Amino acid sequence: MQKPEFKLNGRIWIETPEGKVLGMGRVELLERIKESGSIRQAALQMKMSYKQAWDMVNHMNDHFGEVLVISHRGGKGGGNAIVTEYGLQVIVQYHILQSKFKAFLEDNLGSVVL
Amino acid sequence: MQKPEFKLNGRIWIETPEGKVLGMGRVELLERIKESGSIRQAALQMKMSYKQAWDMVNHMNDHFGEVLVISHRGGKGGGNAIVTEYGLQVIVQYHILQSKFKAFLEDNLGSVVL
DNA sequence: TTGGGTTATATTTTAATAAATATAATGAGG
DNA sequence: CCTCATTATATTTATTAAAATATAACCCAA
Repeated sequence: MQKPEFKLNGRIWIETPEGKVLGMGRVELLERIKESGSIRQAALQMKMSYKQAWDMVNHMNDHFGEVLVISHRGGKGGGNAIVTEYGLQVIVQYHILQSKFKAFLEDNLGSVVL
Repeated sequence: MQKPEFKLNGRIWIETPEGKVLGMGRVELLERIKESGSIRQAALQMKMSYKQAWDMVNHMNDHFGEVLVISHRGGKGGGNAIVTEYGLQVIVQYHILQSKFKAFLEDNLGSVVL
């Protein structure tokens, strides 16, 4: 077999003593909730079930010491969800980390000589 | 709820266009095969099934352009497995990357202020 | 006051993973 | 030539995880 092209990849996340609380997927979910104002719409866009999305939101609200999403049911449009100021900060922080990590991966790609 | 202690964590791995080929678990497996000279013993030590371990070895041998483990069946002790010179290089390379990544995580831990 | 679309939750069903079990094939050594 | 521990592989069973389905609560607006 011919030598394939190797590349370095990885994932980073934020955790508490109780486990993982934030990764790529959840950040994207937060962003889509922010855009659409709806957990359901965000879930549809990401091709996940509403339950899955809701569980994620619920888990985040439960494990950061502060809520990231506030939701309401009923009313105009059936209900809605908004990302709090804190939630917005979390998104920004993650992106900063993520871009540093991206740089790390690129910097070390060259040292993968196998 | 009180603010928990956040920490940054993550994983890195090496992949080819066909997908992931090497991560923590596989490196540890290689090391234990190297030490014990046996896929089975390595699997037992890591509390995984022989099948799982063998599949990993097989997958690595199939996807790096060069074998990392050579195994024999029958004979003294029933058979054995050895890590090739190339496999040893792969282990070393991964550890270098891993220690750099560890440093990255520590360097950026401070910027996780949530 | 009722229709509509969403949040919230429980339950059931299905699919994917992992674990367990079984069985050849192998070859040095007694 | 038979035993033994291991490699190699297939098959079955059990466990988990995901997906699908169902239903209730909710409240603005028509």
